Amino acid sequence: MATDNALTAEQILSTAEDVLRRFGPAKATVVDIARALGVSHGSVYRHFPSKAALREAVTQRWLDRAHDELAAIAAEPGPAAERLHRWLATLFAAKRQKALEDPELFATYMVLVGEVSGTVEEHVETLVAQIRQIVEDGVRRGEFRDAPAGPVARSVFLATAHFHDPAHAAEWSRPAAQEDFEALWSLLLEGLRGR
Amino acid sequence: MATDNALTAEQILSTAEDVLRRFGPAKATVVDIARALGVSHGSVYRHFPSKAALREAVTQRWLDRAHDELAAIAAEPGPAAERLHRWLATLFAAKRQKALEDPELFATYMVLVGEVSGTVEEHVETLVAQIRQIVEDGVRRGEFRDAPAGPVARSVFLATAHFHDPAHAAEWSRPAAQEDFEALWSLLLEGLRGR
DNA sequence: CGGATGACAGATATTGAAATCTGTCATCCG
DNA sequence: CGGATGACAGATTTCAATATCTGTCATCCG
Repeated sequence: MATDNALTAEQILSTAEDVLRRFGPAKATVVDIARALGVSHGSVYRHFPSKAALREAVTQRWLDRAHDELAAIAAEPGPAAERLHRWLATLFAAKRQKALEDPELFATYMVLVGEVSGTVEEHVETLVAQIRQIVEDGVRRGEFRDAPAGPVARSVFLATAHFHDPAHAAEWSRPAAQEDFEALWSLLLEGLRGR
Repeated sequence: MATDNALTAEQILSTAEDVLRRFGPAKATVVDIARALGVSHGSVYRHFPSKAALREAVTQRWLDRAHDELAAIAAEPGPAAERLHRWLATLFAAKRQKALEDPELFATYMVLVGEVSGTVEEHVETLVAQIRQIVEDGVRRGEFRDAPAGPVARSVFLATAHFHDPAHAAEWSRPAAQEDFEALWSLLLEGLRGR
């Protein structure tokens, strides 16, 4: 059937990711992506209304993939303190690994992320909701003091920005980064527990 | 006496600041600064070994000026919790005001600050030392639990990066920024007090 | 003699013409 | 008929020639 060779949005996204990885955000063109797919660039525009929309979709996909491991941790049973610590450490480790193992690709995504503030805000909300879930578990279990979980979750996210916001990526390779993270975690944990 | 018209480093710095404000970091040249001073650009090089050094000195001066109000708060007597809150709020307010009232000048300083990581690190150390001073007072007064003041101070600084690091300046104009700050402060205060 | 000058070489930035890219659409193909 | 194509116009980027800037230094001036 003809649909065997049908061009799908998914194929385009996957190839776009390859091309971005290879050429970088400044050089990757729609024509490059179409060439890599063996189609004309007009066909790409059948699936995405603009280059910007395509780049946004690539970013979305990337963020989605990066965050599903975290959702699993948030949904686990068990002590909230340990879970929140692991959740934050996993987030930090994932970001740091991406930033250090392939700095060019990471820079590519930093550029893309800078272009789509709306998409990023959604993802921040998703992440904060996961923290909130763990915090609420903690309160229910009596591990944490009873405080409004929404603002507390947001505060935890903001307080740890140094360890997950790409703007601070340059600091992640410092040897003391892990120590700094643990010290901050101790302070936050005390704050969550309260008196 | 001849020294009435003597060209001083201070005059150059002050004029350099004007020229940077007027032309922006990309366009301000040494020749522009010399012209504004009414001297040849060679004379500027008698006081600063390079354009980079001159820009660094301007940045240093700017950071110094921005931070002396904070040193006063750190040195005050009185309750540590209130003092630390005021110190952080003052830092946030000063940054936010600069960012909002004159975005171009702020962008200029963001560029300069990005050029001189060493200078910035020194200033971060100065600021952390001020936090540490307040934290130590708090422990001495029995307001805060007894924890290593160095790491705690650094944690407080990192945790509040969202409200003082220029990388987050775009978020400072959000109406919820003040709320976010107070929520984070509550969490940190609980963490400092401990059980 | 201490300090300012401006000509100069090499590095960096600007500019505008040419090349390429984005996004559209009339046309074609299975 | 649904989907792919590639020619096209206007926007954007590249590139090389040109202009400007940085940093040095022999010279000058009070």
